[in-house]
Amino acid sequence: MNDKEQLQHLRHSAAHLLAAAVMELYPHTLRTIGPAIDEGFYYDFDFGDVKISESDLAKIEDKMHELVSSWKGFAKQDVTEEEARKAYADNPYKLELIDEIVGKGEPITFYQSGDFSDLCRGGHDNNPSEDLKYFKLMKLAGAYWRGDEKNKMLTRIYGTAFFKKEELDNYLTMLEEAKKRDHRKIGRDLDLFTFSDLVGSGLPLYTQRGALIRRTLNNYIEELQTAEGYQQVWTPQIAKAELFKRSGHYDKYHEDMFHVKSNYSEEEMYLKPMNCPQHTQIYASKMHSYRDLPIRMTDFAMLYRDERPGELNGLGRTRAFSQDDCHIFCREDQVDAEIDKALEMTKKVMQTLGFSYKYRLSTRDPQHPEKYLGDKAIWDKVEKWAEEIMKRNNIEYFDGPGEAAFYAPKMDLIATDSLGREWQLSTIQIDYVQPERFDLVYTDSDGKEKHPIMIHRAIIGSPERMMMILLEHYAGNLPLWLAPVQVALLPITDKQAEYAQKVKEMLESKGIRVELDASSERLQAKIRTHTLQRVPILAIIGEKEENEQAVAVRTREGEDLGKMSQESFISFLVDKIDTKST
RNA sequence: GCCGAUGUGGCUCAGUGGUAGAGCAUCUUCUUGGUAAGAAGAAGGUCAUGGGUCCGAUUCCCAUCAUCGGCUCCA
Repeated sequence: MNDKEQLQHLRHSAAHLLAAAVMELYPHTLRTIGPAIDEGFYYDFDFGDVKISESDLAKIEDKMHELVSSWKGFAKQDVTEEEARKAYADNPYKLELIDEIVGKGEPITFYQSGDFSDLCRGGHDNNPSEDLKYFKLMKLAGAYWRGDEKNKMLTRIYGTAFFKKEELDNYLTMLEEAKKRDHRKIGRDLDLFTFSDLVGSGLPLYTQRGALIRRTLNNYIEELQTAEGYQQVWTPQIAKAELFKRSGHYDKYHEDMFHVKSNYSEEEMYLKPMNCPQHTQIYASKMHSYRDLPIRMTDFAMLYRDERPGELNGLGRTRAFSQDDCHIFCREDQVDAEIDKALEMTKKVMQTLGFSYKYRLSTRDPQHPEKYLGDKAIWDKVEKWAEEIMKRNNIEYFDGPGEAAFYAPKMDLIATDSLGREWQLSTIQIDYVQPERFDLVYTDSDGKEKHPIMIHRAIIGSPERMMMILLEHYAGNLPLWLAPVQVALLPITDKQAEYAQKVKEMLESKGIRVELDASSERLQAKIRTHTLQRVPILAIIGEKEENEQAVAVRTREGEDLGKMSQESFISFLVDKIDTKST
């Protein structure tokens, strides 16, 4: 058994302990399931009429510590279906689980430790009274029985457990660190974006600085795409329902689309939730020869999705956002080369942004074939094709059954940030469905009309969401090329005001984003202010610097880079910005 | 949408059934100081919004809006 399994067993045992404590304190509770998860464990309870609040967690935790001293191990009990049903006669949740186990023809087992026994398939720590000391109940949450929103909402208690005190402390410290890095806090502190009750939920307002970061990310992607022969297009924010009916999005998502009503016509309009259908209409606007392909369209337009209120979260999930969305219309024989190029571009961007990553091959859900449009044989072919492409490019990937889009399988890039959290960023999709539904064609060399293939491709996904991820990844310390203010000029007294102004203009003429702090604060205070504002480079200007036509350079990390002449300061900055180094 | 919590000056947070306070930020004045907070003063709030109970509500109750933690969803 490896370390990971051992930890899972410990946490699963902790879930049993939690249930035992809850049953002691609230005997009428109906207990359901309690698995180990990546970060710890949880147990779902139906507390009936009893109201539990976060303040009760301490009490439950104390009870767990009390009970565990008598837990010397877990005893497995094989029981008959009848015995199991009798034990849980008043618990419909457990009875449902028993039905399922019986249905699958698996043996029914209970595991007992101390006085507490629970229906369980096993996987426990052998000596809880010794091993299970370092746990903590984290939070209370609602969760649907069996994860289905049609079912009753249960009360879930989350906790975590480790073998060593040090590991628990490290985990809690990491959570603290993540909280400090919360992009919503950084966004406020650094004046990047805000929300207004009057504007509405999930509708971020970007300030000058936030808008600049957003634009800088887009410009970077645009630069790479232009070099690869992409053409930038622009399409309206609204379109008729017919467009989305034709694409299939209407059937699937119209409840999540904003309805727009004309005062003068009966047309049913929607704000666009994605760009693909509009791009098909640009393609369809004229005849295409096989020689014209590939046609690569890119569009940074705003998209609107009517997310359910409880799902909104800072910049992570909004109702107004954009995507670095591209659609490549090409022939079958061009798909491999186009995807190779897209993968290459993606790799470059991820390196620049400092993410490690792996890929997920997102395929159909074998249980629900009805969720997907198009010919099954084509799906089989494309899923296999996507897999071959990844293998050919030596890309590490894992399978994601059920993660495909309704019209195509996806090659999704999953990035890992500096706190070890994973984010789905890039995606590449080989789509046969949309070109057929929109009847897009080109004339091939044999004179016959054929459907092109539509490759959907995004690199950073959404610049707004990327801003969130980068802010947390770098704890607000964005690399120089992305920082909204790149250099703060700090004159020591106002005797240097004139010279500082001259330096400012010089830097600005090179396109560098500079802020001059001409306040009457002392140098220490100025350094503190701009360091907290995460300005990457601080340039101190005193009498000595002025005399030498130089600046004294210090980073926000506190590193002293010494005195630089104006010329060497500029080339130092320009070099760092051009290479996008961190 | 569902379960739970929260909403007090720009920010972080105290506090109260008898119409509110601190620190930081802001402004003014003094200070001209060499690598993470110089000093003093001033200004700033219909205590989220709308109802209700009460002689009286920021405080208690209800609704709405918004935010947070989850669940569900994610083209």
